[in-house]
Amino acid sequence: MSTATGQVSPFPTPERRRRDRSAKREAILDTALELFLEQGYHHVTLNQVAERLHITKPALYNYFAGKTEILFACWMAGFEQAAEAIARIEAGPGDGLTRLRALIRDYGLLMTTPRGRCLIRFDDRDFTPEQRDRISACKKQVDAAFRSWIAAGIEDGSIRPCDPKMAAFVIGGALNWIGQWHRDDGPMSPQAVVDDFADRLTKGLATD
Amino acid sequence: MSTATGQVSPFPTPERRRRDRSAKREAILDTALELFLEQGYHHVTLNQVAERLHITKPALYNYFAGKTEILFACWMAGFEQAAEAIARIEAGPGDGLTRLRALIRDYGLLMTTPRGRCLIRFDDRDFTPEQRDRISACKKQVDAAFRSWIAAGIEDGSIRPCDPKMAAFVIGGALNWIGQWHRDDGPMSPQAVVDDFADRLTKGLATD
DNA sequence: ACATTTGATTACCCATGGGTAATAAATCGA
DNA sequence: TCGATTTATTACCCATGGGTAATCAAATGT
Repeated sequence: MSTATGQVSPFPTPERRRRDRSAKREAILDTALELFLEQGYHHVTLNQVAERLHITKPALYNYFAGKTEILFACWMAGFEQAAEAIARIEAGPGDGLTRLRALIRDYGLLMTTPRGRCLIRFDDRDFTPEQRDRISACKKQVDAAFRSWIAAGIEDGSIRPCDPKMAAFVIGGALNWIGQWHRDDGPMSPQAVVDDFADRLTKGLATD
Repeated sequence: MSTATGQVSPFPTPERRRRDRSAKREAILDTALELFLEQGYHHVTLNQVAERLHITKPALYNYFAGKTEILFACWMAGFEQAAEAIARIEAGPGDGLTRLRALIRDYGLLMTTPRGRCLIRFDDRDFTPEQRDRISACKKQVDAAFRSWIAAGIEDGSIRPCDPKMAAFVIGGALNWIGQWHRDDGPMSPQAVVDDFADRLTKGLATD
């Protein structure tokens, strides 16, 4: 990887080449996502994406099969973040209420980032039917996490008995909405928003 | 308007003609809205809209200046419903909490109808800058109604002191989200949903 | 050195769909 | 009855933008 003088070798190893390629894919993804969120999917041309990366449109096809593939990859990148948060909380300690609050904070924070925003700002109908099916399954996973920890909280006594499904709709709706109104240049820091939301959304649920 | 025999005259008055024209405009609006919600704005062609009305595309231009005008008119029709609900509640009796609950119910019900759904399912970036400005002003009105009645409730003692802005974000988000998940052929009636939501969303706010 | 693979470019294709004449038919007012 | 207006139709135009073919250059590895 580097010579004795500390310089990076100009002859990259196969490993390095794989990383380069992957980095380029990520760069395309981030640029496209940025544009999609700025202007809306249908107003973004692949020429724009390429231009912002200082390449030309056909070069994109070395990394993605088409425009919808890019859109789908963006969405999946966002979902991975959510899935990681869920797995992390699942693996950690705490009763139902504690876990629910943690998820509200993590998911809410995600909604203030481009990766998270695309989960709800993209229109389902812009995906192919196959992509839609996979996305639908992913959404179910997230919803299931909310519901299961609410149910767990009722079970362990940390949450007052209620309908987990409806509670999850309220909480999910409030959180997803953050992706619509929150501005990075606004007066409220993401952390302040989600702390407030975690309190507010569990106030009516907690048993204490 | 009609003869002594009860038959409608085949010679419509100017008044009748104006009504006919207006009815046609409405028909275009309803059909377009239906298609926009089914397939998404960018996947709907004006030919489709025309076809469903048994006319041809250029005929639409007798009633609307273009595709975005139709989209805008749909949005405004939805907003009028919201504005009416707000005015009705404003004119009626009740303290802050009562009015807030009434708005939650009415706005939530609206979100289960096509007219209401378009308020949040349409993408702002598909409108012209001028249209966007007007829409932005309308949205502010709705948000202001939520905030003002929360503030009024705090003032009159029916609602516990809190930040009306954040409370309105939570409530608005949960309600807008209804437009995304509620299906008419689903298990929950619109009325059942909003009754549940009205309770749930004011449980943490009420002083009692 | 040299054939091979990879990655990028230029130049092009072409379906789509919003929008516009030019025109015809129905309706109106007088 | 007859010109004027309204409303609809047929036949187009054409900018847009996703996607492809042919080609070129550069790194690869044997």
